[in-house]
Amino acid sequence: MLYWRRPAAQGGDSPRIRPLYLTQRTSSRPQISREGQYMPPKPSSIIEDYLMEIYDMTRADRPVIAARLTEKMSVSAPTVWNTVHRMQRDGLVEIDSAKEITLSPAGLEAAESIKRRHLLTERLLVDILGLDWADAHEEAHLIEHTITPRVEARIMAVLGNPTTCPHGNPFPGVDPATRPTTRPLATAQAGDERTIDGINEPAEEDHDLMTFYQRNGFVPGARLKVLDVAAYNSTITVEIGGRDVTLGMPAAENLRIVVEEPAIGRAALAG
Amino acid sequence: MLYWRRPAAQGGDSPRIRPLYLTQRTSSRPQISREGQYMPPKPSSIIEDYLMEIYDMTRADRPVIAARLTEKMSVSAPTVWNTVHRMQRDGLVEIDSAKEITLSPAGLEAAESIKRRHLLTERLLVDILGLDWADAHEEAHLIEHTITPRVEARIMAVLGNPTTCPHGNPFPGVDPATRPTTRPLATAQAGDERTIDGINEPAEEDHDLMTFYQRNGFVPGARLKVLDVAAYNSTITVEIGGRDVTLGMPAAENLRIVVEEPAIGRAALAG
DNA sequence: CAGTATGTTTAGCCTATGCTAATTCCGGAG
DNA sequence: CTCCGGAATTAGCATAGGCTAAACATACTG
Repeated sequence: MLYWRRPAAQGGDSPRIRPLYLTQRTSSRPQISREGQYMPPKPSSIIEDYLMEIYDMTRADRPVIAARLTEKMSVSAPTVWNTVHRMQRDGLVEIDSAKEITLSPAGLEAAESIKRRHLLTERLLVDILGLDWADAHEEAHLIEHTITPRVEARIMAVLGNPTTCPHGNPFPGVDPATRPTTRPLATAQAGDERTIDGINEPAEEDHDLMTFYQRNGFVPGARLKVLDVAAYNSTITVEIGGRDVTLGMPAAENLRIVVEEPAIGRAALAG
Repeated sequence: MLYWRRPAAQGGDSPRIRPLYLTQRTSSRPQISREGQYMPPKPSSIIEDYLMEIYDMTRADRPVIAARLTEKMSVSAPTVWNTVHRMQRDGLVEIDSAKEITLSPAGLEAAESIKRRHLLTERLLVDILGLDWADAHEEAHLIEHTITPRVEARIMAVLGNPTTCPHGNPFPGVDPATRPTTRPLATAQAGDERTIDGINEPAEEDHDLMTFYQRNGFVPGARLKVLDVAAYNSTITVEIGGRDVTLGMPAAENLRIVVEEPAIGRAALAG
């Protein structure tokens, strides 16, 4: 059964090539169970990567279009187009008339699953195996796809149900009320004394930047004092761990500082 | 550049289909470095699976032919043929005139690498994450392919350089002199009191059998006493953990018992 | 020696995931 | 309205890894 048919193609000009992604599905076609429940086959690693990227871009309120994905996934535009349409065919995403890509309910569920496994794997690598904080993201990116629910449950148990990754980013489904209110360090004022909440997701992919953060102690929970905001120079200088460090704007944009403790945290402290 | 050419194909009968595995290589072709060193691209998960299976069959002195691999890999014979020939093209295996498949030096190195990562991942899952002993093999089989040298080194360090997997099978390169002499439980005599060395590799894939071993305490280091060898019934009854358990022949064949402590162990005890 | 069982190989397909080159679509600027 | 640039799309290929059906090859067995 074809999922889609070329417009006309009337006449005898025999198209020799099938239209790429729009071919028949066999074994990996989504199945409908007896109860009418949608039962997606486990997405491939590639599809999981796309799902997580779409999830992140959505959460960061950035428009999700194929061109943006092309930049992130380091593949060509036709490859992204092809893959995204396979995902649409499989019910993981919807593509509206403005070419905006959104996760379907099934896609969101799969995205949250892979995101959770990613964050959990990072914690395993850092907390238990003692891997470099700056390396954890890329190593987790390899391992995450192979974590089954069985293993996920074990890691979760051994780590004591963590709620954030080592870089301060919360697991999907964590109640926002339990999280502090934050803003980028870039928006701080001279004289501010703040606690670091975490590193923004896109920055985790920049290994050099992560190493810079790590070497200077910019990790979740650390305290810093803003010494000087030099807007004209696009830098901000802070005191951290007894030393003065100057950050450029990208580094300061991607570092979140706490402006207010979480509501639940306050309640707990008060009670 | 073609790696191989069909015999003749003279005449104008235009072959429409390329000869499967024997096509051009592009990005993943093995590279020769400036020093003339052979630099194999990292094998895919699939190829790593084949390598490990060939490695195991070789170590167990079983003949390595395509038909045996077909049974183990749960794919069709043409698929195995195709894959093995890609491996030959890439310098990982050699195929002699009797169709016997042997690992090349590069193949052996890759096989030992994936074997090591497999055993190490099993230990991580069991010792650190507390995963079921019987489940470790199949979970490790998923994860092992994504372990980089960086992570491998961390696991090795955290576990204190283990020499066997949780099922008693030694890492590649472990000095045989440090290992006890063993034989299958199936060959034991009534009255023997022995220590369990481990479970043979092929049995690790049989989840039900592994659960049987686990539930009855047949794990490395456990002591057992042979009560009765009923050859006519193909069973052997032992006392283990204060209970009597009867094993069928396959279960008894795949359980190794210690007949002599390792030379190095004895030396250490004597000194 | 004939026949069966086992193993290999070919032919012809398929999907997922990549690519380049070229074309088309569309929104805004002049 | 027209042109330009970004984005989407088509056309045409490529490789890895799968499949079935069928043809061969070879070795054992009655």
